[in-house]
Amino acid sequence: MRACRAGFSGFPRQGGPERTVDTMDIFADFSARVRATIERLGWKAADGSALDLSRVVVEPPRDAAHGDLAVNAAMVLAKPMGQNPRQLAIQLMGELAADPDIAETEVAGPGFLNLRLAPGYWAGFLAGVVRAGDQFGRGVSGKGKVNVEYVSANPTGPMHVGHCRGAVVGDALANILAFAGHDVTKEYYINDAGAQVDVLARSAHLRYLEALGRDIGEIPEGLYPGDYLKPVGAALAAEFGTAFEGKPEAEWLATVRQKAIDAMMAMIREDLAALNVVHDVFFSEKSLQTGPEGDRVARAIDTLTAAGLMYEGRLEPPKGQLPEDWEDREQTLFRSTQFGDDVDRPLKKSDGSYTYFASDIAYHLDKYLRGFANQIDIWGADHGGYVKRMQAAVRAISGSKAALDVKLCQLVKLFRAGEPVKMSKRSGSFVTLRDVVEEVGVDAVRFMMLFRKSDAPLDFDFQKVTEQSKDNPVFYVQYAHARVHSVMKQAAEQLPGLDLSDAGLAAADLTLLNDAGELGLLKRIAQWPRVVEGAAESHEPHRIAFFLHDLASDLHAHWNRGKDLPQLRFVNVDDPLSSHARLAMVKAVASVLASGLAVLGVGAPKEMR
RNA sequence: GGCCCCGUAGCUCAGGGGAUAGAGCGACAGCCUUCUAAGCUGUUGGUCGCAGGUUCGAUUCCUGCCGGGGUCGCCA
Repeated sequence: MRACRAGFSGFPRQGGPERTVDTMDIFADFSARVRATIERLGWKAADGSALDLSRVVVEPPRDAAHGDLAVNAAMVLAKPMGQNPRQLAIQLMGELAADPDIAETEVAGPGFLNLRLAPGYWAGFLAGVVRAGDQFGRGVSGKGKVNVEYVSANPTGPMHVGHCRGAVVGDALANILAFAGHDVTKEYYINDAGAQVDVLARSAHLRYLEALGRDIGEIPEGLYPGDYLKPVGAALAAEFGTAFEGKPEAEWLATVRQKAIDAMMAMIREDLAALNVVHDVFFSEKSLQTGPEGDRVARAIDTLTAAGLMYEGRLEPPKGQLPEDWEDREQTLFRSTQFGDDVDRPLKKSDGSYTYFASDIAYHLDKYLRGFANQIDIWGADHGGYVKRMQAAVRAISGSKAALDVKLCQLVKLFRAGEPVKMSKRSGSFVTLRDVVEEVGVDAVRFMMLFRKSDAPLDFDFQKVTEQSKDNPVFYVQYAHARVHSVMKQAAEQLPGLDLSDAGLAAADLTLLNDAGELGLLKRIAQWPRVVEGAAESHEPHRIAFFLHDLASDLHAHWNRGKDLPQLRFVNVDDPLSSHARLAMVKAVASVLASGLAVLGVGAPKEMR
């Protein structure tokens, strides 16, 4: 928390002094006031020791009838203080009632202290939001480095829809963390070292022969059949002529493999760009062994050995179906059970090469050495069994100084007008990421992928997400943003005398906002900073999407109240002062919608077409 | 069998130690001389899978069970 927060005494009142842009989190503001009040009251535990205030929270009450803020302090502290919660609440209420920003206080239920804020406070808050613009809700910077690794699809073909969710979730989460004040690096781990890229190379070599005019017949089982390798074959033929024809694999594999990987990564980057996903770092798995720094996998294993975490031993055969080629042998094992894994893990295959896990340990060690004690990986749910060992590894290689959080993304099921879309990998008729983006647009794809908890399965209906109706949350939220711009345009025409600049709006008499719908909108807006912080801390980007939907809903609802009650309309020629205040309010709504959508990587259109 | 995720309204899903558990869809009843009806309002609808435990308070946390999905050395 910044030092200047000390002495913070609320938002500027109308005509009051300018205040530096803070997080403008009213809940944090009053939380600080409550804590200060508790200290002033000299509350102590029953045994005279200091109280633990960590569970004291100020939050929006579930029911608007309970006011603007709910304080649980009396209930949480009653036991350690050995006092009656309602009496404590009354004592606290007496102190807080003197705060000019608090209009009403009430003790309710088992010991809640409910607060209603003064109109002047809300007015100052809204003025601050309008002035802050897209900075409102942004967390205080300096929260430290965090690395988000996502997508990391194998460079063996174009991205398909299965990769889509992880890509969007990772990208949005990284944006949220950055907005919340972290120093974020977006990273992609290129799996360019295993057997699969050799298969890719052989597949490309076949296409190379095809480009030379040879009859290659059917693509054999086990190779990649997709047409996307034809241009790679043609490029190889153009560059190398017949040099690789009829030669043993050893003479061409490495070259063809690198060319093919480069081509695949170029394609994947284009796919990602179409999804509005841009990584800061593309990290090559292969470079861990062949890079200028030597064999970093070996060094990672050395690190574990030095920590006494490697030993020679035997593993129990896996339960369930025994692999056919299971051999019981003594091998070098990583003591991952010491960090919560289920069994110890081998880092070398029987042929002496490293396991995928070994490389991954080296990679995560590399991230740690680059200063990332805070690491997040986004994986498909089918990799769930890998989580514990990777977390164990991160703790092991960092001496428990680094932590890894893994977000698992469940499957996306595709539908078209309610009918499942069938996909067959065998026939190559899988739906690519590019197909989806081109059909429904990047905004719809991204928003829908985020409009669900990532660990819950997601149904994605091509038809529904392009529908222009309230059933389509993408449209619904974007429309709310566009609606505000339409209102502002109307206002400029009908009330040309009003200053609609941010400064002008912030200077309006905002205490005129006193309708329940208007106050409801202000309260919703006020939650934006804590929603951002919550989404960032819990690593749950869907919270942003749901919040935006709620905010849009509030706006649409209030807009419609103007039908029955024309005096509530935003633009009211007979009442320019109220109009001015309301325009400030809708401008703040639009501003929050715009920054929320920006964080999700979704466009905020000024008009719907 | 071990581990992980999920189980909340008829359906799709939010919420997550606190007050009377929410939204959308569906169904039913309304609202367009209007700042965009591309929308809104109201009604209907729940034993928060089951059973214990922790707590002043559990739908939320813990344990067990039931049901659904995923996964289980040398694929990545």
